[in-house]
Amino acid sequence: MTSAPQTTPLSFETLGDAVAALRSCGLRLSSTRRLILEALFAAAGPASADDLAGTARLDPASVYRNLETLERHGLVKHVHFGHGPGLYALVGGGEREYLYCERCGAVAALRPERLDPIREQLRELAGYRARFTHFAIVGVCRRCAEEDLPSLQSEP
Amino acid sequence: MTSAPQTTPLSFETLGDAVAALRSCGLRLSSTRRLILEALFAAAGPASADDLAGTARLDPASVYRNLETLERHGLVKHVHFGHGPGLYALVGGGEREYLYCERCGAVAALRPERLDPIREQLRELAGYRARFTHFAIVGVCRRCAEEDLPSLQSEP
DNA sequence: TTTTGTGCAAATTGTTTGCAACACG
DNA sequence: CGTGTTGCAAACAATTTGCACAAAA
Repeated sequence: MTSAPQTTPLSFETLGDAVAALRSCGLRLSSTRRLILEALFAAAGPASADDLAGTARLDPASVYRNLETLERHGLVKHVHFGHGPGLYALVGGGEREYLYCERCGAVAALRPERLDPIREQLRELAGYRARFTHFAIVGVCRRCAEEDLPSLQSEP
Repeated sequence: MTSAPQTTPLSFETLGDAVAALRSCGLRLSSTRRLILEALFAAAGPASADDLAGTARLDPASVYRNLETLERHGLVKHVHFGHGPGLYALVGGGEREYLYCERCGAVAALRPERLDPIREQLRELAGYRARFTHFAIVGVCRRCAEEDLPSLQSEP
């Protein structure tokens, strides 16, 4: 077991835990870094670099650089929900895989185990071991599907 | 049945068919348009706008505009395999859903029916009706997985 | 004091838009 | 002829990079 990137325990519930994880990677805690972590904690879900830069009054370049560093060390992960910027989230308490509703924007964050049956079936079907961490699964959520099917009166 | 976009029959094997489909949408056949269709036919798989512009010696702006038009009329569809530009493919003989190997770049193009079991299971599991047409399913193909598991001697 | 991180400015990449000239039907 | 389509230049959005200076450890 080396102390290479991606080796951190990776489960924290508080800012303090995140800071500790950061330290244990040999990373410094700059004020910028702390602000980014705080903003990530405060965010309802995955947030874009620009959102973070905006709410924390920071230079986007610094934010991108930090997110890249944090991601390289496994403290943060980014996803894509569609077109538009990548969205970043803390990897506290384990990674997530996302389902994104392209109609209403609803997002479901699943622990990877929940998608293991899917992965298994996909492996049998096509021989690929899939991960849905970089691209969200895009589709239509139950509510939008129900609004849609019963009466197909109006089209956009 | 109106003659709105996305209503074309959508199945052609030759350039001629594509041109016919194009015409039946009320679109003109400019030389640029023909070159793009040819380039798409010639391409091994989905190609970026820049690739197409390059091989056909066309202005990227025109290529993007055409691809957008063609996509709006259902003759073309674009996917993302990872970071980098969107990749465009003719929708002849039916749409495809892609599996992309993040290790070696291998691409499997599946007819949507093949992923219906996955979709079904996903619907039961999370209530989402998924489509894998905009984002490819990213993972590791069988061959790369085999190279990987047996002996984990060397890491990048 | 050495190394790592910072803001700022500029470069890059992928894509879109405005516009006058042009060409398909 | 008239509308749709072109190339070119410029705008744009997301992200990356170079650099001199600031601040963790």
